Amino acid sequence: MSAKREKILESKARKSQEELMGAVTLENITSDPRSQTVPTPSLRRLPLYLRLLRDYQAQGRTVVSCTQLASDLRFDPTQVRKDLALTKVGGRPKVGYPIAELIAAIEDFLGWRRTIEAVLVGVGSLGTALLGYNFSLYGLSIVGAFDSAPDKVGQVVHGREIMPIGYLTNFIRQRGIPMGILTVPASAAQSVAEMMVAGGVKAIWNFTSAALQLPDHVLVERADFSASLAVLTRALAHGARSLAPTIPKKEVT
Amino acid sequence: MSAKREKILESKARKSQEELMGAVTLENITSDPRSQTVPTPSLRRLPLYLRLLRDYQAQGRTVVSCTQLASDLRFDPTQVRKDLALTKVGGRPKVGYPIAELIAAIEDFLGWRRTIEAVLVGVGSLGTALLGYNFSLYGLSIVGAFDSAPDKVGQVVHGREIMPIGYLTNFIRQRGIPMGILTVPASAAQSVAEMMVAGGVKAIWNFTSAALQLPDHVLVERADFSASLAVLTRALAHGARSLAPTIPKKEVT
DNA sequence: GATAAATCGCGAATAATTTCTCTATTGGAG
DNA sequence: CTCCAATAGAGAAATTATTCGCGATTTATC
Ligand SMILES: NC(=O)c1ccc[n+]([C@@H]2O[C@H](COP(=O)([O-])OP(=O)(O)OC[C@H]3O[C@@H](n4cnc5c(N)ncnc54)[C@H](O)[C@@H]3O)[C@@H](O)[C@H]2O)c1
Ligand SMILES: NC(=O)c1ccc[n+]([C@@H]2O[C@H](COP(=O)([O-])OP(=O)(O)OC[C@H]3O[C@@H](n4cnc5c(N)ncnc54)[C@H](O)[C@@H]3O)[C@@H](O)[C@H]2O)c1
Repeated sequence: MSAKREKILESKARKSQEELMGAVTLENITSDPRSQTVPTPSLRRLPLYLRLLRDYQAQGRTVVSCTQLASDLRFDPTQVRKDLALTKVGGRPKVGYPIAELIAAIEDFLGWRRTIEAVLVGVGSLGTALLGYNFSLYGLSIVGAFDSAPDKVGQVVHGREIMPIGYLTNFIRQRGIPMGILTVPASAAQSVAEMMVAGGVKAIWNFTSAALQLPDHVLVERADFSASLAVLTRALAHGARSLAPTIPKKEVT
Repeated sequence: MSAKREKILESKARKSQEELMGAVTLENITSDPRSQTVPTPSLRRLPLYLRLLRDYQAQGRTVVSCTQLASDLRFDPTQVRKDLALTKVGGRPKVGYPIAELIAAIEDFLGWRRTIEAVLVGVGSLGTALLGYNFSLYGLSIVGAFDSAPDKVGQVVHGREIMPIGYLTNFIRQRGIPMGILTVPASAAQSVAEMMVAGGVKAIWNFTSAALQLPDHVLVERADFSASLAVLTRALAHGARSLAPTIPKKEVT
């Protein structure tokens, strides 16, 4: 049976990857006993709740039920309850959850109370947009911007002077920056990512379509436009026939 | 037992939402017999394979194995095989899959062979970046840009003249545009989305953080920065202690 | 041609996630 | 004070997604 060895081979390949995969992106980095394996889908939904909760709070409300949140997000109420349970904030029957507490708990859970510093590399269209965006509500602060184009270096974009790419690694190292944001062309992504890693970043937020090859201890998160686009286009192209008529039927609002 | 009625209530809430949820975003729109319920995670991974396949092709290769793809993406080889099976393109043992065929099949599967027209509303930082991006490889073409700011209207951005928001609904209706891209401030998102729906779009690509309330027949897909950020920040904030040292240990490359 | 190595493909097993069911609280109305 | 409706919470069940195990196929090599 030559099949025996084959299994071993593919299995080995799987094993070595295991530490980076799926929900695991989080778990293997997590040794903090508080953080039980958090379901990644739940983790990704938490910012949505947070956003809504802030709205409610701005409207002067102090409590909110799962039912309300679920209805606004078109989620299942039970799912909302499960997700919120992660924060350990308890709700009261017939009333709901205390909004202020929940906001604080979610922010804490996500690490958005304490600001994380990041550098951004590639001040093109997208990089410029991100530089202009205020991430303070998301616990993020972009403290340095880098580019390789000579005409960009020295320019001030949204209050930050663009530095030459050659300074990147040292800047990260000296300041102990934990995160790099990648908005260079895909072709430059790997080499820039390696510079970031050389400087010591622990995580990379990758807006390019490149599949980065980096050491396992670096967490790479794709901010992938194409994934969500795929869901849309697939539905439009293959399901359009059954979509509702152009003039929408009246719905409950 | 008053509980009885309660169950009925929450169940009803769930039922009415069922048609919009999770993987279902796709399925309930899909009546095409070809398209069996496609696992959403797989669907979202397909663009990644496509991207790599195009690279391989540019390098002159004609076939590629799951093992190779899996290794480049740090996925499980079996998962890659399952995902590619969606395309019905068969691979040959010991050789792999024909790259050209696979590319065509994935493009077709995603609906990226035939261009879908879209309008973009909100030509700010992000909107401008998107307008400048070439989505032709993604089967998308932004054919109109709108904004409400008087000083923006009439400007030409990336070859497109910005139109006043008042023209939006008619533009969509007259041209039969199926998709709207939302890059306005969150506070304006709901009202702009309603204009899009009034014009007859079938899908909305929502870059804002707003939770849109729209009729069920409109497919809304979030292009959510905060979700992926949540994964990163949570890991950095709560798992940093166990992350590798600043100076990365040597790894296989 | 026989043999070995790589890989596909399929069905089974496992794991993760979502949804359901039931019970217990809570606040308000009569 | 009692009843009712709304809701949280916890565990079970169902669903969905991933991973495994195995046999079959193909190519290269001896
Ligand atoms: N613009 C969008 O809307 C959009 C959408 C989806 C994905 N993306 C992705 O984001 C990335 C950036 O897109 P963009 O439209 O901003 O591109 P861009 O060309 O406008 O900007 C790229 C920037 O990176 C700089 N750069 C190039 N090589 C570099 C290097 N080696 N080191 C440092 N800087 C370097 C360039 O000088 C330029 O300023 C791309 O990978 C793109 O695929 C962009
Ligand atoms: N800039 C980013 O990097 C970034 C990142 C994540 C999310 N977003 C989201 O994308 C959206 C846009 O962000 P931005 O940074 O481009 O904002 P922006 O303020 O730069 O642009 C918003 C644009 O929308 C226009 N607008 C406002 N109200 C409008 C209306 N009713 N009708 C038509 N146009 C209207 C404004 O005139 C402006 O041009 C926001 O919801 C933001 O949360 C942006």
